[in-house]
Amino acid sequence: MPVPKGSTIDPARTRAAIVEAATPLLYERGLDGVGVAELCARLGISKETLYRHFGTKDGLVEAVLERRSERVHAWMAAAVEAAGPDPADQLAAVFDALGRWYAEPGFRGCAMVNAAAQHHVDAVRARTERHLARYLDLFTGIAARARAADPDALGRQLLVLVEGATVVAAHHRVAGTAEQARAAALTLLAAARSGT
Amino acid sequence: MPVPKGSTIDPARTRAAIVEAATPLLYERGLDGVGVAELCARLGISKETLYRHFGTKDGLVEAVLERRSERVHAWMAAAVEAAGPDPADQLAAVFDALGRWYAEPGFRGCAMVNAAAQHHVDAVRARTERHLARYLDLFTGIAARARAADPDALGRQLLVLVEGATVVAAHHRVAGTAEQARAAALTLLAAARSGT
DNA sequence: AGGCGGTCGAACCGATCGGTACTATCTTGG
DNA sequence: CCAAGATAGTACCGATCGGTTCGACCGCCT
Repeated sequence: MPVPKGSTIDPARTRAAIVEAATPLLYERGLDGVGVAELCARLGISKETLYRHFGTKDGLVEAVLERRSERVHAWMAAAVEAAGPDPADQLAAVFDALGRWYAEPGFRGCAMVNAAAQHHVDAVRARTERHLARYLDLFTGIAARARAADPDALGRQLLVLVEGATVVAAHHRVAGTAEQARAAALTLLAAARSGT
Repeated sequence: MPVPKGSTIDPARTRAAIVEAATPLLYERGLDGVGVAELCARLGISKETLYRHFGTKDGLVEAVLERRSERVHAWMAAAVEAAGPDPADQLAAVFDALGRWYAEPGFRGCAMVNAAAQHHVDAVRARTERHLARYLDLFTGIAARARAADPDALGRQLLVLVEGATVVAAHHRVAGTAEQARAAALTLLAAARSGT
């Protein structure tokens, strides 16, 4: 997965390309599972380039996780938006998107949660917390638009379903996790609407 | 956390003591976050002793995870049993127990799931899968005793809730996760009973 | 009493780690 | 066309990794 050699001397573009190319490697093998030497070899760049752009391996990790968090959030927000205005449709779309993700070959769970479990660096844990908080905002918003009795509580329950489904899909490989989580989400939504 | 020096020459007891003492260290710092040298120093044993009993660091990790899995399963089964015969009470007891766990100072999420996220060794991933399967059996049993329309589906939904609550509690530190997951579980149980 | 085996403590091993230094090459802006 | 800067490639650094070996104890069993 070499970094394309377009326009040398465009620091931002080079940096972005490195982040993009390093992401799948670090995701599939683990943050500490691939060394800097191998990383650079796979990326087709020299260690000096990497260290000039990121200063530290942790710097690269930070950049990769930040980018990943943004991308995931945009992907999920897009799925919600494409589902139309109905909160139930939006929830269903979330879990359908998750189901497609779980079925991908390289799926290994939530990158942010995995990173926090692996890498005991405060910045990584803080970023994971922010990542979950953004997820929570999205679900709380859906809950509020659905006129749930307690949007915050329902939002948290939906967050638990999403992260739980991801963990179960990653570590207990039996198909159907996303569909069952989807059904659970819709049940909770209906119950919260009827004022329970 | 030194290994007590009781009765030398009792291989099984020594081995068990090492496993017991190593468990919290590996849980809190990560499987790869503490080296063999430091591990032995903290345990008050020599590397030779460790390697005679476990052959490999991975051997110790395996033993620790196996013991941990057994202990967790027994703990949760006991919580269920102590709750009496009513499935709803049993479910409530599960999430109450989880809530107490989340509030403990050293809580860092599900050790098995963390291990699988950190350590890319097949044996570890396989053990995590078995661990989740045992959890699933417990919840499917509760669902069946509750006369749920589809006990397998409800069991999986409950597993998702449990693992999701654990992940969220570990990485998004806001109190109340266990209580909200408990409410969600009871809602799902009620819905599955009424035949939805 | 004596030997055997579990144990400690420390030295030691090769491999790999993250990170640095240096040279040669290449692209780009002036 | 040339100087400046980005890059690849490679050698290298000290530290740490998992794992081995050895000598000296010391509790247990016969």
